[in-house]
Amino acid sequence: MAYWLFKSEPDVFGWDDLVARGEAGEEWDGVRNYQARNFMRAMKTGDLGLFYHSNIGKEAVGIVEVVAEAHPDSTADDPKWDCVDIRAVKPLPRPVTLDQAKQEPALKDMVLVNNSRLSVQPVTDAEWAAIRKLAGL
DNA sequence: GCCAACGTTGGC
DNA sequence: GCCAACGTTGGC
Repeated sequence: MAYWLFKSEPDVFGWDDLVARGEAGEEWDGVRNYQARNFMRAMKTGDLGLFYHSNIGKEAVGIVEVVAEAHPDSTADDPKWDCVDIRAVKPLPRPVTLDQAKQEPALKDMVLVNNSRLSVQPVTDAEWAAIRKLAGL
């Protein structure tokens, strides 16, 4: 089981929007970055991830689950772009802000802290545990 | 709204 | 194949 982080601007597509999709989830389309795409190709059904709000909030707000493995992005002209589907699992009791992550020694190497521009990122087991703790889970 | 960081593009 | 120019992202 691997852990990931999905970033989205909440005024474009936020946590509430994902929750509204229900069990079926949402195609995580629109990613046009090779690193992010490759991470999505590595995902397995049942993998969990953090849902992070960039720009507004700058905090991880919920847990998501991969419900469909990588498939062609229906919004892409070029077949080289793949994406997964994710659904909302549950909100974090206490959202974890970027500030908190920066101040937490266990998260100093987290991709989010060091390369905030990558829109789909891997999260290590240790980082996942640290985030859960900060989130009150 | 600004700007630094990063990835991509295209001319050579 | 290098690298300058450009566009985009996202924190501040």
